[in-house]
Amino acid sequence: MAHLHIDACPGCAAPDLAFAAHDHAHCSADALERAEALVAEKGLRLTPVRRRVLEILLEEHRALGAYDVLTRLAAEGFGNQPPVAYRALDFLEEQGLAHRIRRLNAFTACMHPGEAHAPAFLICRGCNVVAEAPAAPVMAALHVAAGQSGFVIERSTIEALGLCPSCQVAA
Amino acid sequence: MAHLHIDACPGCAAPDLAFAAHDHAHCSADALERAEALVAEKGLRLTPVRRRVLEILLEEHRALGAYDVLTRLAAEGFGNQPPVAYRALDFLEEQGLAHRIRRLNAFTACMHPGEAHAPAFLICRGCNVVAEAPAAPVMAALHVAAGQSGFVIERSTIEALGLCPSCQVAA
DNA sequence: GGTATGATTGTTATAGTATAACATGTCAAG
DNA sequence: CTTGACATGTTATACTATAACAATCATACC
Repeated sequence: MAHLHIDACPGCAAPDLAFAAHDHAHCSADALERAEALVAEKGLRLTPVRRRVLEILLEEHRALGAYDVLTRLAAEGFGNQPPVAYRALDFLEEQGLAHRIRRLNAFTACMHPGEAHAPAFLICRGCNVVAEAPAAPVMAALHVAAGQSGFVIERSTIEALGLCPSCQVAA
Repeated sequence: MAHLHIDACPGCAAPDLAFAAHDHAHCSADALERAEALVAEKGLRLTPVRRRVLEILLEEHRALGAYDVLTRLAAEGFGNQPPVAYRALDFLEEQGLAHRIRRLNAFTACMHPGEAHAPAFLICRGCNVVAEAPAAPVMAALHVAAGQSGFVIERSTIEALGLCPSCQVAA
């Protein structure tokens, strides 16, 4: 079994739990492990910078700007110029290990590396947490809407801004 | 009847026709007319800059960057600093007369001003045309997905990148 | 081992997008 | 005709992103 931990981790099994307390160490360790396997499988390299960027993104269920990541990298002895961060982030995104959140001009770690998915993102404006929501039905509806015009979708962006349960209470 | 032209105009009735040949003069004149009515109704002002920006956006079913708009404005004697463009664009967006296309960091005129809608956008990477697609089913699915986490959506971004019918043929 | 090759990272420079803050101007109500 | 609110003009700066080239590292092959 390749991903033996997955089913046991609430945070991994139910992405919406990004909003709730969960065993995040498990959550991120598992994602990292899967990322390594995936990259190896494809004959690519999870180099120190790339790995470190992924770790940084995995620290929290939030989105970080490229320059936030860069600052961290620079402090740790990696290059301190924008391309260093952007290249690592681009690599992670291409490999499905991170996602770009366009509404925030920022990046977040993928919590389901390897599973084919084009997720929808729920962005809480209260606590800034970003969660991946199951998007299959949304994508299906979008494909139908596009199909009516004969439009063929190649990539899509689905992001929702609002309030997570905790922040609704606080408000 | 407030919007007597609407039903008669293929381009207005079926937004997906942005991809096809249609009576665009009608299309844009109508949107402008409706915009004026809407703004007046709310006791707001469609000032020269704002009106001109809307006209510029209405020229084509494409998205323009703020700086593209600014260049046009400057050439016509309006201010030539970024805030001039951004303020007008922000106003139009707030009033539902224009939409921001986040994937492109650009803005496009709304083809259905006044109708409550949170549209999905179809962005053709061949001809750069941007069309509004009926998004009610997509939004519904998204609300369901969010609701499962107890997340309340306030605003959403739904954008699809791909190829329109004509560009599929060309490719 | 040595070396050719391609991938990765470092670095310089610059392009593109967006907003804060304040000054000036305009318009309508009183 | 003045006041107050809104709108525009302007200066300055912050934030996001990429092009282009140099240096380095890893791997496979001889």
